Amino acid sequence: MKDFYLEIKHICKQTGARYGVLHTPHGDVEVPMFMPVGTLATVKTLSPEELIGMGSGVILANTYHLHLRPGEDVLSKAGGIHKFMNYPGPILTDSGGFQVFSLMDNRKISEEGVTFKSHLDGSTLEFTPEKVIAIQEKIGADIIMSFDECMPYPVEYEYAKKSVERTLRWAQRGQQAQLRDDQALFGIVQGSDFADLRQHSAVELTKMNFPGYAIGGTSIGEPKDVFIKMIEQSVPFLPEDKPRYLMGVGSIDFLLEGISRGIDMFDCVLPTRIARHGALMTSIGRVNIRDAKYKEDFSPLDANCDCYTCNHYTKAYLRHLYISEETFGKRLLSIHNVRFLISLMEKARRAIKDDRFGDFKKEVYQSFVGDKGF
RNA sequence: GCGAACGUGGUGAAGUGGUUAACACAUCUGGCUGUGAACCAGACACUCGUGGGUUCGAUUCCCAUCGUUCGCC
Repeated sequence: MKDFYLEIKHICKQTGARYGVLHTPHGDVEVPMFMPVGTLATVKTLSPEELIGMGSGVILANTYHLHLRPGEDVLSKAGGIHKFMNYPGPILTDSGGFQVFSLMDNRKISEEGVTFKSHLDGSTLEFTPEKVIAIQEKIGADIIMSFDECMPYPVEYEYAKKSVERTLRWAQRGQQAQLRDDQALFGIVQGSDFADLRQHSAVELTKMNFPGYAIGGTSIGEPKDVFIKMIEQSVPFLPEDKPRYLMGVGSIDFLLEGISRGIDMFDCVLPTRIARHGALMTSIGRVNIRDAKYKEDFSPLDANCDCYTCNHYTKAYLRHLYISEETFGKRLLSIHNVRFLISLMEKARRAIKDDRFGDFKKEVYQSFVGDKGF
């Protein structure tokens, strides 16, 4: 599809980090980029205006959850997800592959697809690669994802091998089922932490010539060295000129490690979820706003942050709102965390352009106080 | 003044003649990674109003005392 392509503008001379512009039907966005997650067509507590104001590019929504409610026909009748939720920028829908992992107790996998038992009413839902594409075409995002199996970690080699092969067949089936030509369908590399499987997965997907590639099956509880291994086992076998999307990554260290290894896109619920639970990402590391030590701390959350929350409110006030379970507190904390990661990406892009991403990464780590990093 | 009931952690409260005194809330502390998550986990009463007695052993039984509440003059 002609409206969708990655323009790589610079590759950092210190690392493999890439700076570029991703062209989409809903505008151009710079990479590396962090994509906030709005599973049910809303990034929890935040308005589209706020997101755009924070510099957000792509946001995510979820096929499985939107299929359950309100149903893709509603999205279709609304004129697509952009109109439905009033988000003017690019949107990506995840395929439901992550739910194959997260809803493991309520699903069965076969060659044909996955049978879920709805977590809402217990009804049976058949997800096939073809159906998942059809749903995503009705939802109408700019980027859609192949249906895959996100495997748990660790898994037996034999199982991983079977799963990877099946996910490859699903990718092909999904691609063949695609009718619309204005949505970029991404393939997803799997293979757990097995080098040959990751390579095989990446090589075979590349042969199918997708407009973009994702690396899945990471950040599901594996140790950091395994996480890095999974990236390094995948990236070298993906085409240079296509966007690379590392799924489910949102902690500061994982983001930086991903960028330095040539990843362009990341998504994660982490900033929004932990914000609602009172945890904040700051330039000096993690802050748990509920801690008693902030009761009379009238300084901003992060002196180095330019977000609305840090510009207008104190830790003491934010703590008060959190302890009192006020909705406004969850909004202010979400605003901070999302802006923090978007801002981190802006700084990362600057560093890449200046050929000093390696130094930048070190500086970020060094600014963490104690072991309170992410 | 008389009668009755009750006195258990910050709060509301279970409970038993015998190992670590429920539970909830509050408080404190962690965790959360393609959202089944405004969620989950852990900590928190050297002690059951006070004094004495019975008993091998009392928060639990008895007496006294203080306090609270209710009822009656």
